[in-house]
Amino acid sequence: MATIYEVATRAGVSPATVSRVFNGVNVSQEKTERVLRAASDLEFTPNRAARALRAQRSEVIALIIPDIENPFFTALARGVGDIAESEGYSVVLCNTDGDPRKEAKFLDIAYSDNVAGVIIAASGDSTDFSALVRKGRSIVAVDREIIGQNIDAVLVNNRAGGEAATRALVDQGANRIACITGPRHVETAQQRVEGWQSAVKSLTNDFGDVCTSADYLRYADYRVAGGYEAMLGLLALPDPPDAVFVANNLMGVGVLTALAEVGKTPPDILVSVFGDLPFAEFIPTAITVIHVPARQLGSTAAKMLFERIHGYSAPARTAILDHNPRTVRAIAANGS
Amino acid sequence: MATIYEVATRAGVSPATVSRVFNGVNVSQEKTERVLRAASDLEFTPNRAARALRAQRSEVIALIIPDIENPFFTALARGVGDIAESEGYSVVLCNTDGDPRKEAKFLDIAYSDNVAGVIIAASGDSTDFSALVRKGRSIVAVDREIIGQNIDAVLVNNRAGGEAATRALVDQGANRIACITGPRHVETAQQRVEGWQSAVKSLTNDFGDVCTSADYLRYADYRVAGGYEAMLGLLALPDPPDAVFVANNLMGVGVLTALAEVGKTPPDILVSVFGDLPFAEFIPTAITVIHVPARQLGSTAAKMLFERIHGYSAPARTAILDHNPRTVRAIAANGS
DNA sequence: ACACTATATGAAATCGATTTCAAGATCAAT
DNA sequence: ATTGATCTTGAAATCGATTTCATATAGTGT
Repeated sequence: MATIYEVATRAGVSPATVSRVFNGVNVSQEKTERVLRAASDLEFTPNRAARALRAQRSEVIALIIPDIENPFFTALARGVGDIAESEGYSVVLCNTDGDPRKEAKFLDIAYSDNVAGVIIAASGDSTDFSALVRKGRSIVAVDREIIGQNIDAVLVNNRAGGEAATRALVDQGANRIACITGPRHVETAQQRVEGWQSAVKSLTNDFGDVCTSADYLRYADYRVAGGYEAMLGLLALPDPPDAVFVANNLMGVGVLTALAEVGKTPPDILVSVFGDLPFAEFIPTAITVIHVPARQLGSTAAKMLFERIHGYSAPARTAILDHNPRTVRAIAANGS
Repeated sequence: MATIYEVATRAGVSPATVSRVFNGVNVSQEKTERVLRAASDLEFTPNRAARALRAQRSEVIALIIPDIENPFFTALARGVGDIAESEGYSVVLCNTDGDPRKEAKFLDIAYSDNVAGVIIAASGDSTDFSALVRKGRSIVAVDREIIGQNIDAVLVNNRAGGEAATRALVDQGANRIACITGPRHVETAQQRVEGWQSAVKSLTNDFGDVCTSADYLRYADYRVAGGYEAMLGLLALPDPPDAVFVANNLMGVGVLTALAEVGKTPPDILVSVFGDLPFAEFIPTAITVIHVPARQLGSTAAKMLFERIHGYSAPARTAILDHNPRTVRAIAANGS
């Protein structure tokens, strides 16, 4: 309620001096104290709208993600939040549902809201950041790269992860390895497929050719239902696979559900998943999981963003975080 | 980049007229068209900071929750987001970790940021909303009530849900029913306990007395680890329970994990949980789950908030949503 | 003592919208 | 033709901070 003018009057100084006190500029000891007392008496909080307007910058960063219900992105959001908090910034979380229109709308809002920076897991590659860039705003892409716009990125090594996940299946004796990946237009989906392809080609038997048949590669939607449907589709093939590499966590859930329903849980069919399964305590059988450091992805992106906000200027950098394969074993009562 | 002044110049009108066009006030057909063309030529977007400053209100609502990694709250956030989007508002998601200090900080930000309204799942009852209220901001409490401050609330019937969950255990033949609930100072935790107590008292045998012993009621933290520890504690009792009512979803995960580890999964010990288990597809055995309509909780709260924002004024209302008991059965390969 | 720099302060301009106020234009009714 | 009501419009004030600019004061070196 109280404005800087009221504080100034009460402290017997000018508004400019009050502003200086709150922004760490040279003010005499004595007036500083008077201002602080007056401010605390009046419960003064600087109006952020006014500050954002005049300073052309607010202490807010926008985090734009495609799916807030995916634990991967909430973990990422925590990583961002941790760093933002330590910098005294707040985070606006925007959920796009993977819809480029909503994404564009949020970027528009970010622009007209004078946010200090944007961290975005882009849903496509068509998004235009030039307006924000022209305004001098910092942007960091996370999880999904933005090509050709000179934008910092923090990524996981999808290709290597996909290859490691597939190789784990090979090591367990799988011959006919299918792949369920995300939407065609999402680059992470393609990169994980490349990893799978590379591992499959190295199969020493001629099953490698079988795997590369179009039937064995399924594009789905990175969601539970998509993984479920895709798995049922694979099972219905005349020559069903004996293993499947699933390119994200939610589809992993769908796949395991489908397998459980038809009674062909691992190790009847071997499964490896790119990305941590939520609440993996309940996975009834042994599968391979490629651990993705989601929270670290977020904190790294936030750190890079704040470097930019604090003035670091140099051509765009790309940080690639390592995955971390590990096997989840059954702990449930079925004793496997 | 473009301001309202540049648009005005290009269209040959005053800035006031441009503003009127964008706010649906009477402007002649002809000038409206000129303004719209100029605005689109210049890619004009109104500066939200300026608008928030002058109008003392921004098209943003703040959603304050204790744990963004809890699927209950992300579902709730979606519900809020759905409604906000249809109203053309954006949502700032604030994660407090259940820390009242962070909560106060976010409320401060909400205040000084001129947000249109706040939806909050409060972490305690000590929070002070008077400053926001004085400023005429709308507030809706969700999931957790705010007492004595005349604030709208959207709640679930915790007592009835707790009672139904416990009664389900009784119906399955349980005699010695323990309860694991949330933090003492959280009202939902207490209410669910009351439901349990009420159901337990109705036990026709004298085991009812056993249940009400202090040993059988555990206060934990509403998180996975807390449920896990509490369950191990119960199992270590000289007279361990034959059933347990768990007061939230995440602790349900912890409890089932603990049970799986010691090999006493349901129906060795019967379990009922208040709140949907995330990715329940994998729950290896039959348990009772009290379904909580989290998304609907969010959308209802948002609707009530927008009614207030649009001018509805009347004493605070409280909406109580019904739970919905259902049993989750095993679909996993263990064949139970 | 003098010139010169560094520090402290306030008055006023500024950010970009909305909104009040007053005036001009239009139109209907008498 | 006159009055009055309604609709359009622009000039200027306003929201509450930051920032520029000019001035006053203190401090330093010779």
